[in-house]
Amino acid sequence: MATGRNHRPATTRSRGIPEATVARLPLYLRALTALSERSVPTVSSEELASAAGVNSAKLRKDFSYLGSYGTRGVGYDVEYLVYQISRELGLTQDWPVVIVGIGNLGAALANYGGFASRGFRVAALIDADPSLSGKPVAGIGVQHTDELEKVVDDNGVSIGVIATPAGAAQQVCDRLVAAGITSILNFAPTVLSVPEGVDVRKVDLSIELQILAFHEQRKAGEDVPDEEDTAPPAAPPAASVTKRTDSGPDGDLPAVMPA
Amino acid sequence: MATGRNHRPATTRSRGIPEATVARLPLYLRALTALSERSVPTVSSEELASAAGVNSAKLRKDFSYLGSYGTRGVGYDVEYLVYQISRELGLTQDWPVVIVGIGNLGAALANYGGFASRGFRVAALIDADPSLSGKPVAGIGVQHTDELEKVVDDNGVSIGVIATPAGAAQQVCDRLVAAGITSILNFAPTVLSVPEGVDVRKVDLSIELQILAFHEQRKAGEDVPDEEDTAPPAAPPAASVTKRTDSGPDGDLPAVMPA
DNA sequence: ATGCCTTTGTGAACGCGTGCACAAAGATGG
DNA sequence: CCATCTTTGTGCACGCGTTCACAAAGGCAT
Ligand SMILES: NC(=O)c1ccc[n+]([C@@H]2O[C@H](COP(=O)([O-])OP(=O)(O)OC[C@H]3O[C@@H](n4cnc5c(N)ncnc54)[C@H](O)[C@@H]3O)[C@@H](O)[C@H]2O)c1
Ligand SMILES: NC(=O)c1ccc[n+]([C@@H]2O[C@H](COP(=O)([O-])OP(=O)(O)OC[C@H]3O[C@@H](n4cnc5c(N)ncnc54)[C@H](O)[C@@H]3O)[C@@H](O)[C@H]2O)c1
Repeated sequence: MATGRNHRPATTRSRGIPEATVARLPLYLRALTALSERSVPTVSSEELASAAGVNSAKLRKDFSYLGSYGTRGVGYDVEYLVYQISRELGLTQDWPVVIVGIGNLGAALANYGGFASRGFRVAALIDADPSLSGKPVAGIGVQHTDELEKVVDDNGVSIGVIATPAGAAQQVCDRLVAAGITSILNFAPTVLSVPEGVDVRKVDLSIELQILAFHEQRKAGEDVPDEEDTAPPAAPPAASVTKRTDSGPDGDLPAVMPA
Repeated sequence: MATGRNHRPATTRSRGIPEATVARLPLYLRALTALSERSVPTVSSEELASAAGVNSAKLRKDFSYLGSYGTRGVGYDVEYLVYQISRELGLTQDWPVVIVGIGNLGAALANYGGFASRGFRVAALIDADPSLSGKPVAGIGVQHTDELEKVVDDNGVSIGVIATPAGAAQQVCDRLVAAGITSILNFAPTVLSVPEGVDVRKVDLSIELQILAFHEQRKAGEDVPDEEDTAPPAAPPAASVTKRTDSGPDGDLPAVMPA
């Protein structure tokens, strides 16, 4: 996470923008960009918050960490705010990105135009499959894994995207880090271990679906009497690992706490 | 919610699993599944936490919301815990899912095998492009948007995935909701508005990259004593709306031009 | 200028999530 | 059966993030 660099027990406010705020800045930026394209000169916190899907008080507090860029009684200057947020996010420069693992997902990412328009440039596509080498994907030739270090070094890449199978992710990660990458976006369903100083963010679609399923189940079971303790499959602690062979025809149990 | 005293409420407890905990359950489940495949009978909170990439105290507290499924001095029974978490997440049943927008990303999702193995089944692929209709993607024929309502109804689908361009997302969302969908996973970079009772989770790759860029910039600027204010572009409040005249064919525009 | 009206910026209260630290529970060995 | 050792389950304190509510700031009309 954040590199705890505050040796000042007192106030941690200097450049300390809360992580939660940082995560919302891209949201505001997107909404502001849309307004900018419609040549809207100013917006109130209320309007912008609505467009970004957040609470206006939260938005104002978020902006307060960046400085006082608004005008009371009027709102915020769209263009100016777009610049300030872009600068804060480091988007006034282009970030070369390397994508490793050009399969279904990697190819989709390579073809995605939303990156370039937001300050990211696909510097190279890397894959271990020799039959892919040289093949153009999204107008860029796929390069073999052997080239990884060279590509990172030549282009000064600091952000890497991993879209390989889970089994290869850690290995790829290690090579990326060794090559000088300090930020990784991981799509493989694995926990990556990296040295301090390297940021990792993960995107796991299965997890998202599972979270949705949890709430979905809860909605469905809302009217079900939640007092029963339907016989679970195998017994709990006793070391007699009676593995569940099946949970019977009806796998519908109203999860409830044991008495 | 009814977050009563956590003493002995016997009534308001099973429903009160913290959202943060729910988000980690899939992580534990993944790690446990791997252990299960290696026929490991039990794990300690320390081992499992390490495998899941979290703190052991956090893991224990998370599990405590589900009940007391561990054995002191020993650890947790892997098989049993897999079942308990699966049940809690609602994965003891299969969830049919419909994917709308079979472009680069949608096709990649359709081809992804990680869904089926986690309790999700792609019930249908929907796209507005007539030329795609009938075309098989991942072994499933793409169906036209007209079929959406029928597909959702026939298969009892309650989870929908949106992978259309941003401009069509809200419209698609509305149709999904009208058709009976109550959980949506949105990949389009837009804020969706839905009626109460419908859950929306979003995955925005650009936002992830932007967050990485923020930290990356901070790392790079760590040694730069310079404070800030590197000659901003336009002046602040005064509405000197220097509208962008350029901006190529593509919609989105990158950062604002500095001085 | 002056007063009114709108909207920002933020102090303060609150709630959630995290991590520590330890007593209790249970296994294990003698 | 008792002692010891391991590991869980959780009370507690702390810090972050969210939200409320309002004084202050600034535009604008008169
Ligand atoms: N496809 C999806 O929609 C989707 C969804 C969620 C998660 N994921 C995850 O994303 C990852 C990629 O998924 P996919 O569907 O694109 O898989 P894929 O099999 O289509 O592609 C994987 C690619 O990685 C390459 N590769 C394998 N080992 C490599 C290595 N050591 N170095 C470089 N390249 C290597 C392979 O040659 C292949 O081209 C997987 O971990 C998957 O679990 C994918
Ligand atoms: N490709 C990526 O890696 C990537 C990454 C991040 C975000 N996204 C987002 O995901 C979405 C899809 O991206 P993509 O690259 O697959 O785009 P794409 O253009 O390749 O595919 C979009 C598909 O949606 C279909 N479509 C359009 N309007 C529709 C409607 N009203 N109903 C049903 N289908 C409709 C189109 O026919 C097309 O097949 C976009 O919003 C994009 O911003 C994509």
